[in-house]
Amino acid sequence: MAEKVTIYDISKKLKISAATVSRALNNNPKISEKTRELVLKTATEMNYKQNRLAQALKSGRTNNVGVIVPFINRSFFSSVIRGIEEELSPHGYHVIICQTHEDVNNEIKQIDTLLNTQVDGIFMSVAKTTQDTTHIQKALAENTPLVFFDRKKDVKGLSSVVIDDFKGGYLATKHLIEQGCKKIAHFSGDLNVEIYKNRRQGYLKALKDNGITPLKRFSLPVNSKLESGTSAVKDLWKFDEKPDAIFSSSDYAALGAIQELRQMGIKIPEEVCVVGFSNEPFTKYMELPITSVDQTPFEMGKIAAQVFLEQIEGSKTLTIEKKVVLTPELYIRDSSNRKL
Amino acid sequence: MAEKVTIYDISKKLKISAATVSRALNNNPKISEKTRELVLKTATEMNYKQNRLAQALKSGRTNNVGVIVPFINRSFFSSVIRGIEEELSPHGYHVIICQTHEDVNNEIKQIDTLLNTQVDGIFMSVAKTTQDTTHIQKALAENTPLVFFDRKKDVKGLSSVVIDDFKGGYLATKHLIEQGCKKIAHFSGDLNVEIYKNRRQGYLKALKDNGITPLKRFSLPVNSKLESGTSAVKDLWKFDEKPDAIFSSSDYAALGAIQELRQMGIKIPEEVCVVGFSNEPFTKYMELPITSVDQTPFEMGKIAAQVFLEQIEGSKTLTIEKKVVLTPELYIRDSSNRKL
DNA sequence: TTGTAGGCGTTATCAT
DNA sequence: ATGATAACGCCTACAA
Repeated sequence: MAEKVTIYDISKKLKISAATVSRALNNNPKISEKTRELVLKTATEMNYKQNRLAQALKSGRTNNVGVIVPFINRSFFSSVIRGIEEELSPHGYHVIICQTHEDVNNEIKQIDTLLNTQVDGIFMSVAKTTQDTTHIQKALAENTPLVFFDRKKDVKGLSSVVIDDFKGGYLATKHLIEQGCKKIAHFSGDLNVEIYKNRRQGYLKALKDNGITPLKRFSLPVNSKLESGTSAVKDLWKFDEKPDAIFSSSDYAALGAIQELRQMGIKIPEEVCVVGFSNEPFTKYMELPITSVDQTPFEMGKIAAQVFLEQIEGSKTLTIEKKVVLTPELYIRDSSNRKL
Repeated sequence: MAEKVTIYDISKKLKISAATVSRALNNNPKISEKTRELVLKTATEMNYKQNRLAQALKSGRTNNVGVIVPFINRSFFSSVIRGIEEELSPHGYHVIICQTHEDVNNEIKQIDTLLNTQVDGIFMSVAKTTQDTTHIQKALAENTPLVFFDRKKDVKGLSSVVIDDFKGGYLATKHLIEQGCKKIAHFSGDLNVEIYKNRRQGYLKALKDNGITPLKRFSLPVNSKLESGTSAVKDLWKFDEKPDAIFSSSDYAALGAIQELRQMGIKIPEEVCVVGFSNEPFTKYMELPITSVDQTPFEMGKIAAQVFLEQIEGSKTLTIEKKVVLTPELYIRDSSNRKL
């Protein structure tokens, strides 16, 4: 095992003090050009590597950030993380990932251990079950920047980067109306979760703006599973008055719906148009590609990272609370494209 | 901002030495039960949190591990990472992620910064372009356990967890033969990459074992893009003698092939059976679900983590070089299931 | 059982 | 411009 070489080793070899070596290494102006170059040269010669731990202990900055998500292997989250990583890594930050499994208790633990490990910042998408925010306020109390993305909570002093879910819902619904659909059903997620509530609001507004009275029966909750989409369709089609379109807050439920509709011999998009949400990778690969609302996760991650950087580099005294809202993008595909 | 409370604060309050506090906190046996409890109690009262940085500086262990992958938002990699995280987080480790973008130069940098930041271990899937392994040996030189997963290099002293790609190729091909296919084409990836080479070997062996002479023309390289699958099909179908099956080393190329075959009016699986590799999420969602070889990424991550833990906890002197080979699983779906 | 003291590697302050 | 020293917070011989 190669022995670690410290600034003391360099200082001994050069017969100068460790302080001088440190200065040379840190581009401190108070040092002669000659010694600086000498130090730098011998440092590389001796294969010196700065001990970031010691540095961190001294400075209180680790150059690590934490990202807390429900599950890291969801397409959306892993793309956000990628965005964060690619924006931050040039600045020398490392990204630590944590999963909550949609459980607040884990969320609490993760925040605790991240703060404990002295991360310079935290990015998070809250768990669906999260209501209370005292654990989140801890970050604030310790002066650690925390940036929400996608699923946020309103906590004074904390920034967030989200998409305009209302607009997403609006766009999707408006598109369906433009395809000639008049009886548009909506699969909403858990309405206690802000994003799902907003998507639904957008849906309702689009209907209203176009003089369509929403049928209560046409709005029903699903989870992000195929089966919940198929059963929702079964429920809807029990009645005489059938929908001529479905706007689903979940791509998975949308796919389940499509499978069930086909099963029933219903033509898509001729008889029923379907639009999903999230632009999951599979939507574009289907034989009948599914129209979906893209949440620009990669962008979202990059921007969240930028917000963090501003916060870090900006004057510490002034607490910045930045709320970024990205515009979602509708990808129109065959499941709803009647090519009028 | 809440002031950090240290063991000194506790020691002052309790009028005992910091050393005693430290011992109490660390379950050191050399301490009376009374003082231990007292310390523990006041510690929580004062909301004491161990400074892991100081601890790390002292002990040389950070409780961080690094994971290096080409891209973290690939379904396969993010699932492996999830496995690693879930296995390691109960042991108090944090997972730092790094991306190489399939570029060796990034790989070199990442290993450097990870070692520099004193991670306790490194997990990695090498970039496709990686040939030389000197940067990897650095980890060995610094005595930092490094575990390869999926894409490995043969470096003495380093462990790896991979799937049996040969077997994967064999299974897929054998299955096609069992479906009655005799003229089986193969889409291979870059044959300089071990895993693709092995899959192809498995394919060839299965043919041989069943008395089928492989046609050289039937084996052609693709990348992991849809288009490369469609163009490969175009190339194959230029000749009079058409394949009756395709085993693709990439699910994406398999999908491209399927799209092209359908375009040409060829029935799947009746006329041509198709099998992919990786079990990408979309394969099971298709209207014509695609048969594919699953690489058990989640398992792979968990086991890689276990190998690391053994290494860390095992006696330091004995270098363990563990090679784990997981068995891939064939998911038979409609694209190749003739339901004989 | 408890306390003292030194050190992990770095940087910042104060002298020189 | 450079050197000595203390400090970041913790742990661990060694001493008591």
